[in-house]
Amino acid sequence: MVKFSFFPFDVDLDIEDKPYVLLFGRTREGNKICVKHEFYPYIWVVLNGEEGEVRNTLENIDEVDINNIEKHTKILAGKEIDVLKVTLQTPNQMPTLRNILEKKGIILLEGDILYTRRYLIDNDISMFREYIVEGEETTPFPHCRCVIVDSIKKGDEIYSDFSNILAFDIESYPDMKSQDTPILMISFASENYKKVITWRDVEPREDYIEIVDGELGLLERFKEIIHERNPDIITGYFTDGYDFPQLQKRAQKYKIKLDIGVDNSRLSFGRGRRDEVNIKGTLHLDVFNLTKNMLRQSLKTDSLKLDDVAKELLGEKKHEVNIMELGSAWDDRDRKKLHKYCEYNLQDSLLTLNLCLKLLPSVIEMVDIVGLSPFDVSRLSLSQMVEWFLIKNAPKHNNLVPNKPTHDEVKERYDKILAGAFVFEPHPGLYHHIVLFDFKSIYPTIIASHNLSGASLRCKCCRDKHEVPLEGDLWFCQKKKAFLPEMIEDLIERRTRVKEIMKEKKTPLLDARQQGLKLLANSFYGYLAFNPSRWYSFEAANSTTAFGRYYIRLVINKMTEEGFKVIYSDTDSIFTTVEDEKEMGRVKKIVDEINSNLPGIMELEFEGHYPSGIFISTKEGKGGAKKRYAMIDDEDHIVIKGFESVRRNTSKIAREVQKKVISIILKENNPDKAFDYVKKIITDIHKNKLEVDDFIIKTRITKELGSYESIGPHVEIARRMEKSGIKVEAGSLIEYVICLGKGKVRDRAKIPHDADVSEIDSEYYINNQILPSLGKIFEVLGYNVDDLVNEQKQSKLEGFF
DNA sequence: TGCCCGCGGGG
DNA sequence: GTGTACGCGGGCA
Repeated sequence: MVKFSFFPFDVDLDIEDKPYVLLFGRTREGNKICVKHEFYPYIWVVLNGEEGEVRNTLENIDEVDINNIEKHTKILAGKEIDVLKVTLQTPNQMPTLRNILEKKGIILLEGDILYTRRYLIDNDISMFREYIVEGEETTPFPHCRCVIVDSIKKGDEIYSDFSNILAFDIESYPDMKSQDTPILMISFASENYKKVITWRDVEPREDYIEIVDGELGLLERFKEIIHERNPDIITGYFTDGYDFPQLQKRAQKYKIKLDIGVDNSRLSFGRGRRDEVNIKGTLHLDVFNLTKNMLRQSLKTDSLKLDDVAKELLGEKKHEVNIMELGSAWDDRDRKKLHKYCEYNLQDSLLTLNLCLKLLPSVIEMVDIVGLSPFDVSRLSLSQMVEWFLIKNAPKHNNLVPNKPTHDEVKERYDKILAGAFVFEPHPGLYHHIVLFDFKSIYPTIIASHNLSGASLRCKCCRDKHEVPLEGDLWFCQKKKAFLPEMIEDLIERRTRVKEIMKEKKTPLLDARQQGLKLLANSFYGYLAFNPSRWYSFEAANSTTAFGRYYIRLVINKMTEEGFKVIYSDTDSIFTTVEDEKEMGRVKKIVDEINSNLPGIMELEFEGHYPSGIFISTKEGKGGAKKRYAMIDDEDHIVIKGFESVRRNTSKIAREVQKKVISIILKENNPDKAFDYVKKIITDIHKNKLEVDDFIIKTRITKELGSYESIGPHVEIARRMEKSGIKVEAGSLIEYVICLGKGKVRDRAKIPHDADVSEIDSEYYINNQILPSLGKIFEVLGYNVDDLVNEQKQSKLEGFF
């Protein structure tokens, strides 16, 4: 018998004579360990008819080994029901059991909750917390000990030694035409460790640089380093989608295995379209996922490129090198240039490591709140986090988890149109001295205080108590809190308690906790209205926005009464202008007054002051208006929201013009100049003053050329390339320009190399690439967009004469 | 109009 | 491994 304390960071399963859940973690002494815990999966069977009959049916199923059948009374959708808990001998018989029972028309519940997730919830295991284990040592894995659990108890500590995190980043031979080019270098960064391995000589050859023998040597050394360091956490940026898949491809080429699991198992890739890479016994966190899922709405930047995210969160940048030129430096064996790329490569790992360290407290807290492994939590969307938070808490409230809606049910839900938030936009335009307020957590507080949920809808006890500011026969129970609103209330209360503690002592972990609690609470409305939700309720979601519109109107009216000009308002935010900065004090006072009159925990928060900003009309779309504005803050940063994010399949010229226009308007405060700039660009385009390069559009081929049902310009070009003997694989990035001529866009697409500037279809680029993002901006500023177009006709003539 | 398809993040 | 992304916009059919 051994006794020790450890911090689990990942979970897996292993079916031997018995089914085991594996908890991978680090002991207090600093060794990696695998803790094996026996666990049996189960499912709930709804008792519609005679109990004995159902038991009889179950007992006569030969295909699976049922361990136990137990009767329970539970709550589903606010009502008590009788169910049988059916426990199986092994998780891999579950699909069989489900199939058999579904065919017999028996209703099952919680049959799709994964085995390891079920274990974590039922045993109340929070990864990254301390557990004290007593058990028996058993056959170890090649790279860590194994202990079979006798007893497991929660300790007081939290995982806090971050020296075992290893970040890495690869650089491949850059080539647009192929996704399958050699990996040239790999960098690693950990506390007190940095390394770059590559297979060409560099100068100066610093200590951290190691030259290996060819790409195969690089891959072998990569594996070696992983096993040597045996990290708790491997991290990188977009490693799910790029680095690991790329490593895998290259390894296949050399017919070697990427066997970096603690049991020397290979990487496992998520099936289907979803990219996720799992390493047995090591937690793989992709910082890109973390940013996308947990941080996106709190970031100023719309772009999630490593460079942009690092700038905002760390105040650090990537090294400025042109990555496309790595290819020629490599071919030329330019040792000094290659050294620059080594430094660049290392910097990416360092940035990623620092981002990971910065975000880890949020992961640690989210894992505790939601009850899943960090691997899952980091890859889950917010609505899934809400769902798992509810699933984790359902048993504590004797609630059963509702089944996912069927495909048809989801489809039906799409037909119901939710009334959106209140949007106030009297005058789009350019404004100065903008003050922004946010209604903090307006939806969660509404859902909690008005008890909005499917289970509390139209109860028998509160008929005729119509609180909802909506037409129709709609009410929610006012006597008994339903499960979902109770959970939101719980989150809000927990956050208040954390903030109380933080007044005494502020730590990164506590701050991450209150942020996580807020994030989750704020995602409940989206969850209620999300069609595939288990706890979906059209009525509850619709009532939430109804109350929201009611409260935000209250504030707008108050501001207007006080003589301020509300220029824009959407959902939970209010933009007003002030004469000058001296008026700020008065604004804040009024906000305080509003706050003192708001019910309960509702709160209006001061978000910031912006010297100038431009607001665009948003009336087009049917599903409700969206935020579209660009503002400049006191530190001269441009904040852009809701403009089409600039994508790869936009030409360089369209990208440049949009950026430049926003900058001239906000930084130089000179719309005239911006307008003239665009006019000049349009003239230049007509006069063929630009280069073909400026017009290139890039689109990726993602499958076999023959399997396209719809032939877009990129497919057309790719087919032409094939005909002329150039092989085009899935993954190729096709470059093309749209030229003058007859027919569809695709008929007029040309390979940039074969096109002359004079052939470029100016109209296409102006109307489809440049104007869509700019037209609205100028419209709003009172410029006549037709002038841009008229000007072009003139200059076209000038071009002729 | 509906549907197919690529984008994002990486090099 | 009890499963398998997501919401949007452009262009074709």
